[in-house]
Amino acid sequence: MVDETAAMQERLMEIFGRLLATYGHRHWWPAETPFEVIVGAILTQNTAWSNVEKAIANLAAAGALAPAALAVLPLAELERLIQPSGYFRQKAQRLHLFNRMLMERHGGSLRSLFDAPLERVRERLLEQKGIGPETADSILLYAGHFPSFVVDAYTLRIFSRLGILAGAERYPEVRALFMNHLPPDPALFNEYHALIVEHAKIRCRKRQVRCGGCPLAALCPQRIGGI
DNA sequence: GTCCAGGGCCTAC
DNA sequence: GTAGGCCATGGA
Repeated sequence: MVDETAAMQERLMEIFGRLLATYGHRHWWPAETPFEVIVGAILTQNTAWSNVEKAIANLAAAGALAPAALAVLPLAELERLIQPSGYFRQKAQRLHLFNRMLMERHGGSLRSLFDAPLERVRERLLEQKGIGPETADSILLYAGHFPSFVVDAYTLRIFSRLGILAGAERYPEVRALFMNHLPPDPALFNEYHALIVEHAKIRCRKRQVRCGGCPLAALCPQRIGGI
């Protein structure tokens, strides 16, 4: 059991090393402030980041990228500003609900929201409508700098192909795999998730899979897409 | 025209 | 508890 754990730790760090050597530091999350990270995390749900950038730019131009300013923005106006990011009615509602919680329970202070142990803050976030596990972990890691590993569809896809996951695991199991085998280092978790996304975008998309020259090819038992 | 992207909620079996 | 539908835009 101990050896098994040590072996997995080594595998995960080996993969991380290869990804980092190939793609370099990703400098995530692309945002000016922690509040902007949260806004982006909600807006990017099932949405290409290029679309989110347009919505964020609109919000910035309207001076609405701060809790107090967002609080006085009419819902219809918020919908209009974030329209390019898609699902704009749902997302406007989610942003409003989150911001209301932040204003009413924490006086608009993220420092106050984050002033608790990791799992307690995570529960607070998951109580919010529209914030599921991936969004919560993104907020915890990239806005709160908590060592909370972010899992996404790419993570499951890539680590299944590497034979580390079976492919049927649920979010909590995948998160636990990384958190139980890596040191609780926010900088490491930050870079690891960002590298997984970068790798997926370039080589391991849903259909278009390019295994030739893949930095993980030597670790991959089944090369899909015929090299 | 079709597929998909840095998900999550709700409803029906 | 889980599969399926829904939400919406823009680039490939």
